[in-house]
Amino acid sequence: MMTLSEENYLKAMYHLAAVTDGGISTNAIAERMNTKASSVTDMIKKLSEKELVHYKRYKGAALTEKGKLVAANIIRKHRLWEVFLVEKLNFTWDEVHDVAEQLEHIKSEKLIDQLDAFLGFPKRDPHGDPIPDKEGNVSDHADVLLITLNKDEKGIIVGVKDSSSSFLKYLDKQGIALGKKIKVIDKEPFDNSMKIRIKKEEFTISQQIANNIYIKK
Amino acid sequence: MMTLSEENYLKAMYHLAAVTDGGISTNAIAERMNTKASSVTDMIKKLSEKELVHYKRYKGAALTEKGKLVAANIIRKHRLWEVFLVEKLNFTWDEVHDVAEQLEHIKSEKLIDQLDAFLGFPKRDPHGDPIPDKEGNVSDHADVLLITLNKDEKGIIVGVKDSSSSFLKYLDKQGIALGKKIKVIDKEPFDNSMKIRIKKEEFTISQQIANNIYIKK
DNA sequence: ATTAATATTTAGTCTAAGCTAAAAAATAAA
DNA sequence: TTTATTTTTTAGCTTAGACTAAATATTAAT
Repeated sequence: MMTLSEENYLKAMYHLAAVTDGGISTNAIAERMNTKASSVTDMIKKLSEKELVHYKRYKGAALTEKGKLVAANIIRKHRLWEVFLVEKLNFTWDEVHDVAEQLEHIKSEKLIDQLDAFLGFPKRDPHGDPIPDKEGNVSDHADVLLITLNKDEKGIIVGVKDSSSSFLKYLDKQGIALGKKIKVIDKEPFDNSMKIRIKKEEFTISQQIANNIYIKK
Repeated sequence: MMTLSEENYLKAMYHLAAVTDGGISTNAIAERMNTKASSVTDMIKKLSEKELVHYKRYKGAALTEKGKLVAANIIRKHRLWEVFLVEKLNFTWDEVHDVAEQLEHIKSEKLIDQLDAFLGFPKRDPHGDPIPDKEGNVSDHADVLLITLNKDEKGIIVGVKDSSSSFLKYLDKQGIALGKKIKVIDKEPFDNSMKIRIKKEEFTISQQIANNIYIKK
């Protein structure tokens, strides 16, 4: 059986692996988890014993297939719970993270299977992130960041990259939500800001914003 | 903030207090929690520091008002989750305990408020146990055990005292469920078994069984 | 009222998971 | 290719929570 802490390390490594090539550095993990490199080394050794990560000292770590599967399942649970919180318990998309962070560690196969069914086998969480299946397969974003669209291109908002509370609240305020149609009216090369249209309303967003919104063309 | 272990001790003490007069003994807690008396002593000291229990060495422990409130809220969460599992996720009443045991420790006021509302503010869990309100008030069983009914008396099944999986499965098999009308056809003084009728069907149950079913007359 | 039995507490270990500070390896700079 | 810098690891401490064995209270029995 897996401890809370072990699960959190696996999850962190899974996320880091997606944006890293080669081994995942001790420091990167430490930073993501707000812990110290020495603690990371300890844990990685432990996970390595359990064959959840590959590890050679000084060479960084990588998840084994087994480790990936475990991590994907934690993320699966996290995202299913997020859907539950938003769809059934009236949470807003900026409120769900902390609670899901706790719920993801509940151990019960039946629970998660039934939850999945109860929610109608959702494919994405409230931020547009794909929900892995039980085997750990993820139908990942073939989507594109808003910032990459050119003048006059159109698309549908399908996800966010940053899901911090402040960013999500900003989006709510602007009426930017998943599923909405969006059109790029103009791009400003100087600061990479762009003027967009959603539902007849036009307004300008900064590069920061456009860089954190996924679009399906 | 309360640790997992602290919460479990408070809960155990709350349940023990209900069936004990005077202080709760170290041994009783140890037995209920499958731990050792020495560990209990340690924890009680810690809880005493936090003013969650009253404690004088060698004299047993008792929950403070604050302690009772915390414990009742954990039980509240446990029972609400049980309702959720049975009503929404198709768990049977003998399957819910272990999962609820985990879910009861999730920390989010909003979560539990919304869950309560989502379930329609249930008053009892699937075993007929009352769900405490947020202030820790419990509308406890003014109900009576089946064993106390006399020949020809009637009532409605409203709860179970033992909620072990094996007992619940037995009840399912016999068609004994909450809400059913029951009539005592006969009592055998020799072994305290009784013949009962539920929905036109008559059968005999042992003292053991009759002693673990709550009836509203 | 002693003694015997039982319950409780203390003292000292153990493990998981964190930390700091120092040592060692890898990488970058001169 | 040395030297300097950065990263990683090791060694040793800390805390929570559990344990065992020994010591001390309390309760029961004679």
